[in-house]
Amino acid sequence: MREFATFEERLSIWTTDAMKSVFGLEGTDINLGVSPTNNDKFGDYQCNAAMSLAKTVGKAPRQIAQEFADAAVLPDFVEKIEIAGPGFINFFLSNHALAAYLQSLENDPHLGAEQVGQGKTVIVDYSSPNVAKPMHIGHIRSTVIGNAIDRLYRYLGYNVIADNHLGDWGTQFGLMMVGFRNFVDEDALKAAPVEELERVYVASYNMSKEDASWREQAKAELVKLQQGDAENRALWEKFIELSIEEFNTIYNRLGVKFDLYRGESFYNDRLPKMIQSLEEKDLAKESDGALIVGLEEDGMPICIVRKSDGGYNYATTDLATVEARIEEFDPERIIYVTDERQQLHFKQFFTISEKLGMNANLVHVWFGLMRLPEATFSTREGNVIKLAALLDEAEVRALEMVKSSSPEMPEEQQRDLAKAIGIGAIKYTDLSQNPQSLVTFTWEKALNMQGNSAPYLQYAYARISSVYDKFHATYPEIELEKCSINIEHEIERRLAIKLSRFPAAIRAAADNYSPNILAEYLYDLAQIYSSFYQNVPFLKAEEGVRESRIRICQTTAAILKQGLGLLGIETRERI
RNA sequence: GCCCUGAUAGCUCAGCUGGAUAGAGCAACGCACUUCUAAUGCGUAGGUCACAGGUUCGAAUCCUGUUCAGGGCACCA
Repeated sequence: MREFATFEERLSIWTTDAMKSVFGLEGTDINLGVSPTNNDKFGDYQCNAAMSLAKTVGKAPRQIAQEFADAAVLPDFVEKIEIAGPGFINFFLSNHALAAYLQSLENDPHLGAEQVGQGKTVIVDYSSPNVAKPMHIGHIRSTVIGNAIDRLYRYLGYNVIADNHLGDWGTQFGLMMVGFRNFVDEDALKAAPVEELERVYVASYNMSKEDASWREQAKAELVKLQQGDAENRALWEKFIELSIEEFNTIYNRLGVKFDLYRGESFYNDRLPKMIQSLEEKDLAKESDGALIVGLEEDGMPICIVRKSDGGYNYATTDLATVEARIEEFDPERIIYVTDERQQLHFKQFFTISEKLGMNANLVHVWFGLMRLPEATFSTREGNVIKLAALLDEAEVRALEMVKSSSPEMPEEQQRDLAKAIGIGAIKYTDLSQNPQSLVTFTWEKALNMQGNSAPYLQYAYARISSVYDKFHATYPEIELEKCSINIEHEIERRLAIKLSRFPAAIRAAADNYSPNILAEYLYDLAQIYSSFYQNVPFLKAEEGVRESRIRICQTTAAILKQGLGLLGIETRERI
């Protein structure tokens, strides 16, 4: 077993083996492992197998539990076991083993998280905004959730390729071309490029609704672009360049980095070949002039892969993208992070890619749409909130808070801190709820800085840093590494148990693509720590106890910092 | 019409592959700063887990039906 295996892992292996040997079980699919208890009066971990085994073994659950307890030789890290209720077997870890585990974590750069991703490549496809449209608050979920998944997988040792699959191709570019040539305001374009591009697009779109010749023109320009006309090509490249530049300022503020910016257009050359493969495998057929893939037997509606005008759809692009990614990167998994509206699309193209025999493990991580309290927001309604405006507002509010609580801090530091807090607050709001739940946007919630929020966690971290520095200033001669950790106080123990569960939280968050599991873990941890902080002395504790507690503080700080970092939230030593 | 989601405290939300008394935050009320950072802590109050059945030793969790809400379903992505 690896050096830093968690108690849950070790105990589960042990109970599984012990159950099998005591009751002579072979290949059963009943879970014989343990899970964390939800109440510490029931110990630290519980095994529920006795109830599940009643029928198989042919004995009463209590009796099974008792026989197990009598026969088993406990592992050294278990202090005692108890049988309770209908047949729960409760395990109490020894304080000594807990302390030893905490000490061992300090030597592990991954704080106990197993490097399960070694040698595996994962592509995470997220954010993916459309060119020539400003990012609004609806884009924050894909960006922030996708980025957390990206960071989590990297932490677990995966070779992660973060790919921003920009919407840089499609029929809208015909309208963009004509609109741009007729309506663009060069000054406005300099001041706010993407906003101006959007204005141009909307104006052109409106013209097209009334004017048939306008539509014809747009279509002609689109065809020219697709055929590689130099002038249109240059203009199109300009749209992309301006857009990426502006997206990057947002990504920089959010601390989001991509390895690739490959838009849909990157795969254009592969589309005819993809259609050919579909036809060769007899998957596609003509229908009303379009080429479709029938998915009736899979319980899904048909999927159009080539329009009757000869153009391709995004299903085709996505298939070609998978093919290209497999060829170039041979990924173990490709994770797509998009909103819930695309569920059917992904199911369809995942199914088709399987039928094509593409060897890829494709995962669609979807999240609930963001809406406003009064209605779903949309460009047409004119009720969009720009992402940049949200970030600005968060930093302004955070700065007010910093100025009032730390007036003596140099202004530059106040600003830096306000950024970390404001951006952290916004990210945490999104990351702390289940991605799949519907999200109603309110300023109040997005910028929440009290209670269950990023600033609460950042505050807890800063308090620890402060304590730690004071300790060193007061006792410069003491070498903490040489002092042992001893767990005595009840709340110390609660904290230690929580700290030991960090690897499980990381794994659960990554396996379920749910950063909120990690967020909740960190919040619980910070709550326990805050209670610890308020209720027991450490700098003022007697020698020995003092050093032990400072070391526990150190580990707590390391986990808070690392955990928040995995959510893309920064910490500061002073708040 | 068909398909996919969801419904948990006044409000916003957790609740992992079924486990013991369903948890937080906000709002409300009370207490604690000459003290290691009060962006905090401690406490009180707040629930028919939408509704009705079913499976199970055990259901907020799984299954079926109903109601309500959101989304999707042929040339947008």
